Amino acid sequence: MTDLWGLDDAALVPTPLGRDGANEPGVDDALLDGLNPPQREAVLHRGPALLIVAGAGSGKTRVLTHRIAGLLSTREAWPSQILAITFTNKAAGEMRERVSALIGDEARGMWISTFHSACVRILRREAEQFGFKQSFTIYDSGDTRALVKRLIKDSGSDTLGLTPGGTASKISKAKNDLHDVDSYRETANLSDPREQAFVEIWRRYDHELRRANAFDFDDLIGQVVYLFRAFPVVAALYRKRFRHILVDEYQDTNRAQYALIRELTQGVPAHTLPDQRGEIPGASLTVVGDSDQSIYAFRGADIRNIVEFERDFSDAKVVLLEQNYRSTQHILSAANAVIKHNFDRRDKNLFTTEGDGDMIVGYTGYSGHDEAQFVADEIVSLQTTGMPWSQIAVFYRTNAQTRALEEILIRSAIPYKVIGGTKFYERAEIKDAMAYLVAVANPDDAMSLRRILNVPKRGIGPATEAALQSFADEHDITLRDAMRRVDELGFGPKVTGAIRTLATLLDAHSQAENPDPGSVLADLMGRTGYLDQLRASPDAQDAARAENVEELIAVTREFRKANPNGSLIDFLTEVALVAAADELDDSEGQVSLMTLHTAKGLEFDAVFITGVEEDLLPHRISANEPGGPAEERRLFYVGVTRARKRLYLSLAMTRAQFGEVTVAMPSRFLQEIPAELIDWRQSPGFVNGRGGSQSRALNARQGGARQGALGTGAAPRSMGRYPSLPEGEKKAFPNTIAEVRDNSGLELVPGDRIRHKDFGEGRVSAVTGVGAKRVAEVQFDAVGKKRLLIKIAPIEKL
DNA sequence: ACGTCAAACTTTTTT
DNA sequence: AGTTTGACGT
Repeated sequence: MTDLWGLDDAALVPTPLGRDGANEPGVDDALLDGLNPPQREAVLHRGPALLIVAGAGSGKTRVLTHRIAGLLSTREAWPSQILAITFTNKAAGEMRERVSALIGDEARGMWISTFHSACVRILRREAEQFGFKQSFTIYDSGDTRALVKRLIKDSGSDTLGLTPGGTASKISKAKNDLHDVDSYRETANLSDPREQAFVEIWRRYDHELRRANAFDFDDLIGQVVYLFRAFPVVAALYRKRFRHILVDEYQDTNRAQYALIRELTQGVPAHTLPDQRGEIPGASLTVVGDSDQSIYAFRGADIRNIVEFERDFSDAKVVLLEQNYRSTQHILSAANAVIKHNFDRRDKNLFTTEGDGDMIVGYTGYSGHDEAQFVADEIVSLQTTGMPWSQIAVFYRTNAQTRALEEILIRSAIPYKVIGGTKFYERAEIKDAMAYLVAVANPDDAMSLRRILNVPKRGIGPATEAALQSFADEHDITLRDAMRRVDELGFGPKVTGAIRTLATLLDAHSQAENPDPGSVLADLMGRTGYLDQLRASPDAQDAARAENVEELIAVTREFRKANPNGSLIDFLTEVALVAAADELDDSEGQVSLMTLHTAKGLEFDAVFITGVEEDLLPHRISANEPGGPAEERRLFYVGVTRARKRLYLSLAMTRAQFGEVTVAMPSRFLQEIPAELIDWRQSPGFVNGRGGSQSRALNARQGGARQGALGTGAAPRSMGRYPSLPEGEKKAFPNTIAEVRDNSGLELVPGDRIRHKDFGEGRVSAVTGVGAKRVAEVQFDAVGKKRLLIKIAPIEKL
């Protein structure tokens, strides 16, 4: 097995070329500059299949871009013959840029995209081949859930205990395993009434999707595989075209994606070619991955895809990249130590030549808020030493953990952005507006139509909606057609008029020739009175909703600016396929907050992993899933290896969940890290002991500058409760501060004494910023220095 | 048809 | 704790 590591000299000799028989591709030396031996080998190898086992931070993106650049610069491949699959759209954009930077404009014409984007592209081209229209739209998980929910209710299956979420994810799982209803049915236990109901729901779900001219996420992959298998001529088209296929994050591919790769890399037999001659060999496949970073088993990722690569693809070459160029040795040692506890893996040791670096910092808070305060204090002190906000990230296992973090970050005047999570596009008003756009772009989609039928209020209630739907079903027409024929339904004049007005408005936009999405949306939101209604509402939240809709209009305008010919369909597709990590904008000076899953593939100078507790990381639910705990460990490993220079691990003794406070234990992963690597600012040790040591731990508090014993009476008080923000403030758009507690009139100058609700008394040492963003730096008597956003801080001048 | 109030559920991770 | 669903009254 040692030869697989590619570290001995023999491995440096390039393998003979499969393509034109030359011994070594004439890759320019400049493209190999600064690459270590295995990296070079990964760039230079030519053959049918190459697996690059790339440990975290080992420069795999560099290898991939240089490999592509090499293929292009030697004219071994035209740009159009290259298909590179990345995990996010952002990664795709970066890869394209880096290839361009290496070899210039030639990079245009390559397909570099995510699995889903590539499949949409293929499906749009070929939709008419198998009964879809080119204008199909994409159902996101929320849409899927809503549809499934309706089907369950209509069929009365809810009495059998079928839940929308469970059923939707079961369908998704089956589709990721490349099943369709019929193939699933054959393996299902149909004597179980629940299973029978499930199959029936699934069948109707697929039927509804097709009627709506829509695909769900999983269909995007699965239907392309189906398309290739059912139409060999179509498959031949793409097999001929893509000669070099490169797949990043291969350890997270699922069965459907694997099947897609297999389909694309097959050779083309002569008889399917136009002239019936000249068989075409299969494309060359390069995959990059690290089984230690496989964290998506829950959505069907199959680690066997990478483990058994050599068996699957004959003549496969394996190159191992082990040298890490990202993190300090202390961080790598911690990562190595933790991942070693997973058995059943090929042993691997990340190393660096860059030195030990700083110690890992540990902290145990009393509550989630206390932990968040530690994070905020450390972020401020990092920033004070010159680290930009954008180089700092806070990770967590569950999205629910953002709440406490956000509250404290806002108060500490730290600019931040939550990546992913409760997304902009999941807000009700945004979904409404998007439903209008879908209704215009894809008139067949009944679901978006149903959503907007009575939004804003038009007097069209459930009864009217049901009547429309049954009319549509009776005449075998779409819901939209039924609306056009509203006169035949015998509604009252008011309702009839409302429906006709809406149908006419939508039709006018549907028929326009490649309209500007921004103008369409602005017109719809204006003409329907949607915006006016929100603006006229006395509810302060509605004003914020109106602003969100205006924000969406701005987004559509931006889209048209970036894609001058971008259609409405293009816009909807782009929105449907954005990944959380695509929201990252490194030019902005903001701290990034995200889940550990979203963090995959990213890196930051300083990383905080929060909530390192049993039942949270590893998550409780994973304990009973096969391979669950091991996957949680990989997740932690992914988090640790994102850090370049500084790593912080924090936890809380108690955590609020479901409105109840639960006691938390330190995560097993903490014990797996050698103790000498962690500098505990406040150790979790006392959690086991209980009692006496607790006050010792309390006294050890106070972030960076340890100030020895505090008044034992004062300290516990200050850490316990953080009052929740006033109503309205929590609902505010992230990073905007609502007007509830308004201190903006409060004049502070250095030297003033103030009292803070939680921190006690202190003296203002500096005031910076203007207007709503004025920040006071305060030296508190008991808890040290803090930065406070004056406008909302619970403070008073003394 | 629509608004108000109590009850129930939620939180594992995502393209 | 916060959001969504159901029942009920107008």
